[in-house]
Amino acid sequence: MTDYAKLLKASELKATFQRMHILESIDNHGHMSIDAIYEEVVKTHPSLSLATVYKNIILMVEKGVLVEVPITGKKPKYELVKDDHIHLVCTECGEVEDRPHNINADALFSSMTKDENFSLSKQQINLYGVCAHCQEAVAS
Amino acid sequence: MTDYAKLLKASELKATFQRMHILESIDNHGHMSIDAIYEEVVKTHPSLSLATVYKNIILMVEKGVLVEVPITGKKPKYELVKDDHIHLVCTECGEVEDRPHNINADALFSSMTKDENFSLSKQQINLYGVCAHCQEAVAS
DNA sequence: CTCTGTGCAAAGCGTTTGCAAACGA
DNA sequence: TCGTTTGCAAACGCTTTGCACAGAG
Repeated sequence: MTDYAKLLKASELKATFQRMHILESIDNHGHMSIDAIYEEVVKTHPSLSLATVYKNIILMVEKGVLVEVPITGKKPKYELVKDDHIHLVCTECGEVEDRPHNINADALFSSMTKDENFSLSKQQINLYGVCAHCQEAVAS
Repeated sequence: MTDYAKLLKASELKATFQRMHILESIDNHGHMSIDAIYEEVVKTHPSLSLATVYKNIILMVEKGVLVEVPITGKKPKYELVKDDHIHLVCTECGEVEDRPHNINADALFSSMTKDENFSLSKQQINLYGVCAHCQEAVAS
């Protein structure tokens, strides 16, 4: 289990219950929208305000604790900063799956950086498609 | 030059002046936000309504004439449907550059499709990083 | 001529803001 | 205790909607 308090203090943020629960919620689900975070955390912390969630998400993205994952036609989701990985974003259900960087992605990465003079951010490689679950749903 | 009227009729949409100008504007710039489209088209067509731009963008995305390109922390941009390519999205200025699919990307693509059971949409491979122009600006 | 598309203005909503009270360190 | 954070409620601004008129086919 991750120590959210340390994570926050490392970024000069006070470890409030609200922030701890927001981080825990995101960590458990992988990727969450602001609405979903609020709805989950408010269950165990009924006095929580939506405005507090907004303020903290914005703050934690600025501080580099969270990363925003934009999603075509939908609201963005947020995840904890973690080791480099690729996002597979389902255009049907909006779910985001993580995949490790593989050899091909690394080759793509270095070719972009060196040949194209474009400094790629490792943690933001988002590929859009249809997940296995939604492929089944369409087939049925 | 593209025949926007044919493009529209092929999607069962009437070729109005508003739609023609919207498509022309996007085509000339490559990728544009709704605001930018409105501000450009309203110059030559002063009676244009912002609502009309919204309605048409939504419609043309549904009809497959346009593609939405989501951008971290910013409003989405729109482009004409075109041959497969990769988007390099600058996290500083928000500019989007197109790059052809190269060997590495194809390898990535097929590995995702076959090994991962994820049906990748070819036209939505968005890589986030810092463009050459913004790298210079930071260095100075 | 008919049906679709446009422009306007109002409504709707998600997001942001200001401030007094509560809280963490 | 002191500066930060929270919750509330109002304000904001982008987006959507309904409707009468204009325009494309």
